[in-house]
Amino acid sequence: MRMSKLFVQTLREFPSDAEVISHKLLVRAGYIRKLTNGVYNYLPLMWRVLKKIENIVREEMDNAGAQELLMPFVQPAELWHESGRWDVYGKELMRLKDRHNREMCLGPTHEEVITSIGREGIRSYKQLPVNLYQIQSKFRDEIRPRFGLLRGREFIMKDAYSFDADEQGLDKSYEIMAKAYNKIFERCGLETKMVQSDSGAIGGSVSHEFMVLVNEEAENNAGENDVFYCTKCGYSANSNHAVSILNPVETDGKFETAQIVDTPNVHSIEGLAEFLKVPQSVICKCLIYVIDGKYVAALIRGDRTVEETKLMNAFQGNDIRIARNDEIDEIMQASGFNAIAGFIGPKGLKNVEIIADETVKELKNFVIGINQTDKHLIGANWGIDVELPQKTEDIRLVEENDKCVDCGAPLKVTKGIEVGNIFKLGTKYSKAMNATFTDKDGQEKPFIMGCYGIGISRTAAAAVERHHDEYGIKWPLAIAPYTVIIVPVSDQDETQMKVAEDIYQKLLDAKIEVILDDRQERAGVKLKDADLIGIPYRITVGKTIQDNLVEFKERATNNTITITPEEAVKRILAL
RNA sequence: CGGGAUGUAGCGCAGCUUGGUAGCGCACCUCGCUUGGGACGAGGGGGUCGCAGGUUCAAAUCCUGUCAUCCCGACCA
Repeated sequence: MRMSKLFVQTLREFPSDAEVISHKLLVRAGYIRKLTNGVYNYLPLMWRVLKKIENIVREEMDNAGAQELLMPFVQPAELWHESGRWDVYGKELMRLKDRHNREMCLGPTHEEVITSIGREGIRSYKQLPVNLYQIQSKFRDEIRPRFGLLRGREFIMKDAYSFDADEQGLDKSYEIMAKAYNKIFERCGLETKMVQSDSGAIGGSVSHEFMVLVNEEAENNAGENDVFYCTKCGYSANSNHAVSILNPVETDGKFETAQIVDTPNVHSIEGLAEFLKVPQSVICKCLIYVIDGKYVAALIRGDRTVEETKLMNAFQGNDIRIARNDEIDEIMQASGFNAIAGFIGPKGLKNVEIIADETVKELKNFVIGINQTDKHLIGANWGIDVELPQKTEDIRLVEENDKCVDCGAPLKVTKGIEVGNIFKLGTKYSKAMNATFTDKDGQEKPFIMGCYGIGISRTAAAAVERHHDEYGIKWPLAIAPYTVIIVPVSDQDETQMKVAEDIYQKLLDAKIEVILDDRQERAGVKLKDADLIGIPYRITVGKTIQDNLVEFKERATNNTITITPEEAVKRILAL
């Protein structure tokens, strides 16, 4: 490709609306342009990168025995009613009506459609297992799209779905996908960690996420997930799913008798601990949440944080948020109290479900709110002063240095970008949508299903997050838009141009993806652009061509060597 | 949806406080000059100042409304 003809506009400055480095660089280097909030044009360079990733995904999926197909982007509401998700998916599902007023939606994922395909096409266990996948644009009307390609509303995704006759079959399909995923990301030049995760709105039981770990030092951390991991045994999990063994702390408030004390204006745990001169760990915190419109009081030890996903899952909820002050007022009224937030306790609450984190069980002589503003109960004990809630579960957020449940070593935390995700769905969709096959014994059984996603466009952005420097992108070779760029320093020097053209022709003949920067620009512009765009190899033809020498630069390391044009061509061909 | 901010040329911004005929840098076009790290000179094109009302002799500037975008929280590939 001749640079003078390539459709790309690099910018001298970073766009002002970009926050993370991948977004800044992809816009500045001319890969993407925003069309509207969370929706981007993939310009020619970007499209080449995406196709590279897609092809790696295709090869590995095909090797793993999956078959590619393509499902519609627009889906009928009926299927979503069958699965029950029309009512629970929420506002991310972009709903629309056709001219006959029939309800449709833009596909955010394709479990419903694939299940309908499976139930029509698979009649016998003899056809199983089956794994079908597609690569396609998805649309999720995200509450807050941001970070460019890392969280768009429209994005490109590979989604695969497996059908098996039994659990063992699913385990095997799942295992095969996990292996394929590791290979895919490795080939894309991305180191990933497979971590346990919550299965969220898609449903099912077991799930893992593939995280690209990003270092904490980065000025704007694009990693939206906290990953806890054990350096000793390899345990790793998303914070929404991670579990731990707590380090011992003081859980006895040492108050000899239970009594109500004045705690004027002290409505934070920190303030309360300071005021009463006790550690936060002897206070029982009570937080009011709204889960699917119902009130829930969550009790947890004062020094710990509630993990909202765990809490929501404890009630099989779809939506969770902390209660507003007016909602707390409403609860207080209904229960015959009038306390404000900060003094709430579980005792005597009406129309509120109460759940306790496991951490509160061991509390003795502790401090707790009793629904009286500016007062707390100290020296409280379960069963005497306050009833221990029936429902106790692990609803806490793990913290760094908590101990690993598998081996006891301290856990570490890091940020991660989720580029892939695999789920064991089980029979959630096949049962709901009556998708069955006939098993060996002649029985009709629902498919045991799995689903497996890879964010193609997000993977590209994650690669930029991991591979860049102050000058621009450093694409891993396997997903770079072009392999090599030839830069003649002066377009007025006939020898330079002739050699550059010659190298270009040789590489073209060898089917190498090559750019010749034939623009009438000064050297500085061409060299800056080459670095910014991030082509893995650069051959610079300058004055030293008099001695039959060119500069050969590897962008990944920024190492340069001076060699003959013939040698440069040879090195590229040897890649 | 809650909290904060911003909308002026393709990109980055000034002008607004104190109303008076819309500016700067980059990019773009022409000519010259220049060619190893985003040169220089001369000339040129491009904007209903987000949109709609209002105040005023006069609005980018003041007022009201509205839309959009960005940042912080809940979502997720």
